[in-house]
Amino acid sequence: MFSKTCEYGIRATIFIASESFQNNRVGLKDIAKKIDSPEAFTAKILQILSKNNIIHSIKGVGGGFEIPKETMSQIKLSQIVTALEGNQVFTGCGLGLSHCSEEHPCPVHDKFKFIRNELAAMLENTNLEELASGIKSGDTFLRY
Amino acid sequence: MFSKTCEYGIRATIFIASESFQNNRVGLKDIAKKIDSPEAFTAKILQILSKNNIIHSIKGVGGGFEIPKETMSQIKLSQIVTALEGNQVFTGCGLGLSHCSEEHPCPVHDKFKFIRNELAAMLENTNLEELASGIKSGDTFLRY
DNA sequence: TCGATTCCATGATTTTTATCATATTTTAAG
DNA sequence: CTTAAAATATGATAAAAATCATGGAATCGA
Repeated sequence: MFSKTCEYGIRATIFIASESFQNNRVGLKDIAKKIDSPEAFTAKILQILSKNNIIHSIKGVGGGFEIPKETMSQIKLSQIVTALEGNQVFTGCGLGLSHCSEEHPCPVHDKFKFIRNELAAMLENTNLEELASGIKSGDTFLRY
Repeated sequence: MFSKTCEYGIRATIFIASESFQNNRVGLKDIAKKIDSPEAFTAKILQILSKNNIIHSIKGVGGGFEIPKETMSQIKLSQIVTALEGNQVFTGCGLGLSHCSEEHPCPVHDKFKFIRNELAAMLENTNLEELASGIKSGDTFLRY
């Protein structure tokens, strides 16, 4: 469904958010360990997220990544996905046809549109706060 | 959403079906041209589909690919997807966690499950006959 | 039987994605 | 002001996906 980049990105963001909940700033090493992802690759992803103002980075000793509590409820999954893989998943044709459109639909256009809209709505309506609180309460998990 | 393999595979199958509607057997060259796909790559895909009894192949002069009219309504999109990319799309965790399950869910487990089920249902309920007839009637298109 | 046409099998190459490595910049602390 | 701990930037490598190429096997018509 999603690329590794996106999977790691979402996992990392949720982890950072769950730590920021209790005012914990977390570093790259810790993040990679906790979400079980390759460190250097994760670093690249975090940079992109940082540039897109989804997470906040602090350099230097005692630095790390965090997400201000106030913004947490306003960051949606859709923003993470868009930052990491563009909006192809929201707009692209299910069969990969570049000229597929409402007026010139592919055979599965309508059926795919429905699914895509559901997916888009889900990503749009899911914010970081609820995901992080699931982790905190122990109802959901990012690893073993 | 899907791999190129799957996109080409679905497009090719629909095209073969639409031709089989009027008892036309079609060859590799023609298929690749009509669905705008790389010929050799398409050949490999067709072989897989053939082995999975989704399409029927005939070797030799005048040979090609076809789909018996009788079976057309019974071949579902889900079969094509499963043959070409396995059932990861139906069962895999949205965040790529191998240990994600109902009892040990990832943060987006339920939300993704809903989408995946919708997708699975759509693929399960869409058969080749309806897709091919859309092409035939000129309501839908596989290319310009 | 022979030759042309077509699918089939397999492996090589290219492109994309994922991963790794190294050097740089920033910053807190002593 | 120096040092160590962090993020950042950039490029190299590895793995996977997509594409290409080549020879083989089956089938039909002459």
